[in-house]
Amino acid sequence: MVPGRPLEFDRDEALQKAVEVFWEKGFQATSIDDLTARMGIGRQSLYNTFGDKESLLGDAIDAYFQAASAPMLAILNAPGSPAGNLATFFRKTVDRCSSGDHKGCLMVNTGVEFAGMGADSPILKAIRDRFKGLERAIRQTIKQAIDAGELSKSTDPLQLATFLVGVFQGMLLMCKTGASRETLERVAAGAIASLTK
Amino acid sequence: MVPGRPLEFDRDEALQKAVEVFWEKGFQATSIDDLTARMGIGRQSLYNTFGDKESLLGDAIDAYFQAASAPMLAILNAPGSPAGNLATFFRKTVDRCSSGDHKGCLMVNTGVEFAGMGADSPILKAIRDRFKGLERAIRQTIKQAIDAGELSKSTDPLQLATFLVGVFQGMLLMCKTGASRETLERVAAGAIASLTK
DNA sequence: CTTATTCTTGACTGGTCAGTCCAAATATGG
DNA sequence: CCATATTTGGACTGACCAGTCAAGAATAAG
Repeated sequence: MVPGRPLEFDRDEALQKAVEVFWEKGFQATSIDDLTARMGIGRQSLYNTFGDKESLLGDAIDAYFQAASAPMLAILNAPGSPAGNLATFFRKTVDRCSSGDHKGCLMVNTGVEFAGMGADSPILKAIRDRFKGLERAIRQTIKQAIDAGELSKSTDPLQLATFLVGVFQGMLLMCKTGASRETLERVAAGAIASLTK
Repeated sequence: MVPGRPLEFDRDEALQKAVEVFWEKGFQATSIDDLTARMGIGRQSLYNTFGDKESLLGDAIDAYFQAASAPMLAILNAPGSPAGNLATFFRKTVDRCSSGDHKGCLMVNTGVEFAGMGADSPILKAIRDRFKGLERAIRQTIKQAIDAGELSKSTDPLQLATFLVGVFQGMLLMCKTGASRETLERVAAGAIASLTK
């Protein structure tokens, strides 16, 4: 083992706190002091362990995505009715948006913030790639639904998948800006209705 | 007439420039110097005429909304097929998002930015009210479509209107984060498809 | 115990930013 | 031409902020 003083904090725990702060306040509005306060570590420890602010955001998005996407992908790939799984996906989204404090989605929030900055940052690219991945997963589930006879054979999987991702992102946006559960339920109902033909 | 030195610039022209800057860069990322540079006025003139930065943003959102909403509402209220008008609304949204530089929607962008700040700011409330107004207009058009026999009598106008506003906001968000025209067309196609039953 | 390595603490730096102050400039009305 | 009212330009202020530095503390290996 390499000598040297050991870290006095748990890296993953601290990162989780960083996720919360960025998620609530956004990247620009979050200061290093905000972060160190909530993470319970010193300034230099932050820079040693996570690099600069943007690099920490990258790690935070990684951690956020892993935690947030796993259960959603599990829903899509659950046994049983693929179309039913898609409906469950949207009902679960309503639940996630309603419970809690209207933080929306870290990736959506960050995407808006970084889209303004001229160059296409790695952060923005990572966010886009991840929503592309979600689109792929949804498209796969749609194909299964077609094969199972739950959706018309004339359904265009790519078109429908892109549409559903659009509705999904719309819901996350409305959550962030303060939509009520009833509002989100109505949006989800529209998405689910598009799965019944 | 009240004496005193007259303004050396056109208030509305300057405000229009401010709209552009806020729209591209977001509120926090825009400095007063960014604004004065693009507006072509001095610092003190800005504070005299528009108040502080947040007050200027309020005026900018007013101007943006008036300019952006008028043609969209005109589409909804056009003579002819109400359902066709709703479809045109979404096709027009694709056009607006594709042409141009992926600035998204000033109100969506600002909404995300301000949602993070603890207190419900007047800015956020104004944005929500305006999307509520759009929802009302869409609901009205849906009712006309039902009366005209273009939509099933069992259609729930409020549910469908809220859903369509959700898709609309989703499109504006995706525009900001760099979606291609093809992507937006697929999302719009899904919205339009929900109008044919 | 000594040395090498890493972490922690707190002070510091250079820069940026929103908003203010004030003196000079430009208009109107009498 | 004078008094009044408003705008303009530029300097200024106080605060904040991201990132760095250096000195000391904690650990493991030899």
